[in-house]
Amino acid sequence: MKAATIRDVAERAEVSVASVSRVLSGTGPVTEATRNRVLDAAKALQYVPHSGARSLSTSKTQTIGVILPDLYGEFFSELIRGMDVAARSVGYHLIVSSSHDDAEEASAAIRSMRGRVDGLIVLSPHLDAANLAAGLAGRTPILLMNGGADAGRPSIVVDNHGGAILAVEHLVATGRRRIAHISGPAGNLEAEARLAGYLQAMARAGLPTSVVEGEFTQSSGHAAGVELARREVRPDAVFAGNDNMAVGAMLALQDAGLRVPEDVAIIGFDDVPIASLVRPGLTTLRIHIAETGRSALERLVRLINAAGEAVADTACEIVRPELVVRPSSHSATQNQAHSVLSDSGGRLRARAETPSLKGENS
Amino acid sequence: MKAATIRDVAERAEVSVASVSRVLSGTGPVTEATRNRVLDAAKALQYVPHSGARSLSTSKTQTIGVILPDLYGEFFSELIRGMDVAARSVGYHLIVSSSHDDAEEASAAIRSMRGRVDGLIVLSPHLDAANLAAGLAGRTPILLMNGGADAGRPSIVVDNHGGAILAVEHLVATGRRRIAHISGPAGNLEAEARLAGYLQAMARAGLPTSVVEGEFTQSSGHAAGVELARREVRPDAVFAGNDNMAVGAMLALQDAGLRVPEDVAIIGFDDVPIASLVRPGLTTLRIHIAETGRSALERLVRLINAAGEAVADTACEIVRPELVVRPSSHSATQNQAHSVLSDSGGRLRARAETPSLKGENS
DNA sequence: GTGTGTCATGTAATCGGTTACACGGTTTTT
DNA sequence: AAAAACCGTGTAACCGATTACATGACACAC
Repeated sequence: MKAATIRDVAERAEVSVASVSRVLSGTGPVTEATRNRVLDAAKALQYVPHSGARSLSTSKTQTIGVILPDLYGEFFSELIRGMDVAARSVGYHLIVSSSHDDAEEASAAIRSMRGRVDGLIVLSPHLDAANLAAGLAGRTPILLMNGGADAGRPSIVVDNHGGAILAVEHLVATGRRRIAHISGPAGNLEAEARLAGYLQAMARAGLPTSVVEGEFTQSSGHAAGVELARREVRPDAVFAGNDNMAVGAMLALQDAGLRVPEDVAIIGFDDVPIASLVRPGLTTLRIHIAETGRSALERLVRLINAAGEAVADTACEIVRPELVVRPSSHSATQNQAHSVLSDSGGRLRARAETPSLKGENS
Repeated sequence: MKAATIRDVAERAEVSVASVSRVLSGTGPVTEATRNRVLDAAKALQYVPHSGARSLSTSKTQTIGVILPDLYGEFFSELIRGMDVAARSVGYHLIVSSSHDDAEEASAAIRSMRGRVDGLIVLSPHLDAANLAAGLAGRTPILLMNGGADAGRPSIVVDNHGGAILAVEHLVATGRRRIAHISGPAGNLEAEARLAGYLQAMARAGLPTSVVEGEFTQSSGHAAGVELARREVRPDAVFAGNDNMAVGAMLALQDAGLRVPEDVAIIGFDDVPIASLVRPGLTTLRIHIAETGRSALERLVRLINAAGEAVADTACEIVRPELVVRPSSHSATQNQAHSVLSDSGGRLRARAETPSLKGENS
């Protein structure tokens, strides 16, 4: 028993396929009698329209492809979540394709999306990914979120450089001097921008720099933390390239017997959900991740709807991270009077944030 | 300029569309000369095959749909990650559709998948979701992961009932008596099975029960924790229906000045990544989430490939959670001699687990 | 020289929808 | 009463690929 097609329904209802289509998609005029006959027949045959076929004739798939790099973890899942919610609300589906470390794989993934999606969101923090994507996609609208501001093409980038500067300035302002950086992997544009910001801010403050390379994973952060703890001259602050690594480093430093933030302050980047759940709560640079995902998706949909018309939207939207201070960077020993306040403040913050999570959930 | 079709390529190469198709898909015999002409033409026109059209004629989409209740939280993102990795390795794409709380929405989502996917994985922990899914999908292979063992249909379920019993027994064995349960939402099969396991184990141990209803979210766990902390007779242990709520409850109890695990032990369910990152580390019931996702996807692909043939695979695979003891349930005050050992053990465990995360990530 | 087999290639049907256009029947306009 | 407008319905082309089958060329055997 094969699934029923529109022709089966037409036959049973004794009308033409055109009428069936008109009834089912609500386009065009039909009499009440015809409508009922079609509806009955469709129900009897358990007819479900074949979206693939529909896509072919309308050249609309109501689907958006998301090309992700290999990095999993909360950042991407939050982002996807934001996109998914937005997609649902405008009647789109999401097809995700991840684990594209090299340009080769990403290229193949983008190719295979043709005819499957109405638009693409590409997150490939690699150098040539942008051009590559553009070349491959042909006329498919693309929104880039690859970390490198690419003028002339719709994109959304995070101000990683500026965020890193905020981080360093915060640490310097709270009295830290030996500030180490755990960087993301070389070749990753986001990682490089954060590193550059760190270097610039440190230079401006006249402080010596110290960089350990990580890979944006929690375990690489842990390894970096182990190394930093072993050093002769131990840093009194660590700025990690993302929250994942910051958490890994924090655990390593704590395991080594160091107190956070008394002995060493830690600051991350992204503000993923766990940042507020670890103890001490992690100071970080907040990107409203899910919100950014939502906004990206909505923009792409606008791009799709405007296809061909105004090529107006070619701007590079910049997301500016905001510093969120939590106890991991707020030394209690430096000022005993503030100690209790600080700790209590941290607790209160954690409490205050929990309800806000609910808001993001719904 | 519209994107090139196979006919454009054929025209330019001065061959028929059949030959182009044969060259590009590697099926059928072609002379070297033809092959080159086609390849050149395809390159010149930047031709990329239209997967949608291909799907229509081959009736294979190389895509699998995943119907989720909600994308939020680490559980689902881990699951998706596992599925995505497996999908990639067998040449499939993943299309996700989430936030289907009621049967109505889930139904619409499943309908809209027809013609878009070769198979479906349905996670809808609601009562009638299974039948619904089966009815709607027609001939599309479906793998159910809806929490209710549905004989006669391929499915994977977690032994929630058994897991809950393990949790309670562990708490009882470590001297807890006033054990409260924070349940998941009513109507959710997983939540109900966990609750039932709790009730049964408590009854067997001759202990009084106490249940607070949550919603599987961290904030609902927090709220439940606040309520429990306010009680006249405070529980000395809390078994939360999942890790999300356990973490929320833990923060609430700590904010209320209670020590974990000395004053109150906490145990969760799922073993999501953050469970090992909060302090104290959360005792929980481990489901190898990503692994389960991988296995689910692989099984569905087998089902797809065997479609029509042997209807052999109709079994209900059961995943048995395993108890992972971390410091949140291991009271240090009860036995001072074990205190140091316990704490140190927790630390060591945390350290030992970090590298294992890397394995799961890659 | 005819018959037969092999092989590359082309023609056209097909997948399951949508939709432009044609058509015949009412109703309205003048 | 004829013309115009309108409306519901059906026919068939189309979206962009795959592929069964037909065709024609060529080689080899007899």
